[in-house]
Amino acid sequence: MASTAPSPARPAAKVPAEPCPISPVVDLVFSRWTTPILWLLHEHGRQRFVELQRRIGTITPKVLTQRLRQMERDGLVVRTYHPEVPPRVEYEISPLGLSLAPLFRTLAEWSQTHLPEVAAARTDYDDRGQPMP
Amino acid sequence: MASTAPSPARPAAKVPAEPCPISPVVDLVFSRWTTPILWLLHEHGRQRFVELQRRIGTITPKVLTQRLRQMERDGLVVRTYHPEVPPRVEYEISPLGLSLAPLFRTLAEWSQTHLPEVAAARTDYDDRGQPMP
DNA sequence: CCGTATCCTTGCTGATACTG
DNA sequence: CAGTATCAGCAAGGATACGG
Repeated sequence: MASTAPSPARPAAKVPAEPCPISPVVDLVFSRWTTPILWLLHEHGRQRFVELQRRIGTITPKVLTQRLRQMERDGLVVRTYHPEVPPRVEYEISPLGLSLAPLFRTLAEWSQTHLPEVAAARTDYDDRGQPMP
Repeated sequence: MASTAPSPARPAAKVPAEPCPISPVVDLVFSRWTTPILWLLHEHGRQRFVELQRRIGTITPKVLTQRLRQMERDGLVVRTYHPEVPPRVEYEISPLGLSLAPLFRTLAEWSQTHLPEVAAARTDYDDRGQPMP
């Protein structure tokens, strides 16, 4: 990885060999804002830049552009430019992006099943005080 | 999330409602260093602080401590302190952390299947030049 | 409407040193 | 050994403002 092209995904912090075989996918799919964007595109279908911005609610146009560009380059979304006045640009999920659906479903299922355990573990940990010197 | 306790996982950037139902899990499982740590604990079993540090290779003790503390609080790993001289501390995956295994497997499968498409999409995008004004 | 340009702040990182 | 403390450096993210 880290070819000659402008690939600002994340420098991976120069991991030596491959301590974790899923790191590439994690950087690809779970970078900041990618899951909300993919989710919204999946829920509401093809939509415009401002719709995405408004639905996410807390993202700035700069960052949204960055993320969408990267996701377009990675083949997860498709950008369509309509040369009109005013200009119109629409984004939609690509087939490749759609292939992540089962993964997201697994994630949602785990969430449903085990997130309460996480909450319990947290209160448990907090009640127990310092973890030992 | 973001309760009263010291849980600086990520402030989630104050997302309004719930633009993406899997965001909590993403913050939990795919924060920086968590997947390498979980992977190493899964591969090599229970091990000590320095072993983890050496195997990851590029992490400082400070950050490793931060990450391990948070994962312990979230119930993903278990920390065992042996009061000896020299002191010995061992970390291992908890059952909750182990319940992530199928998720990781799904991730690895997707990686195997679709990562080449990502690479292709990237070269394609880079060859095609500017994305249109 | 769809972005880009500019600044600013945050948080990770890195190096070093120091306890128990 | 297993951390904690401190400080400097950098890059990503956020806020604001402006242009095509």
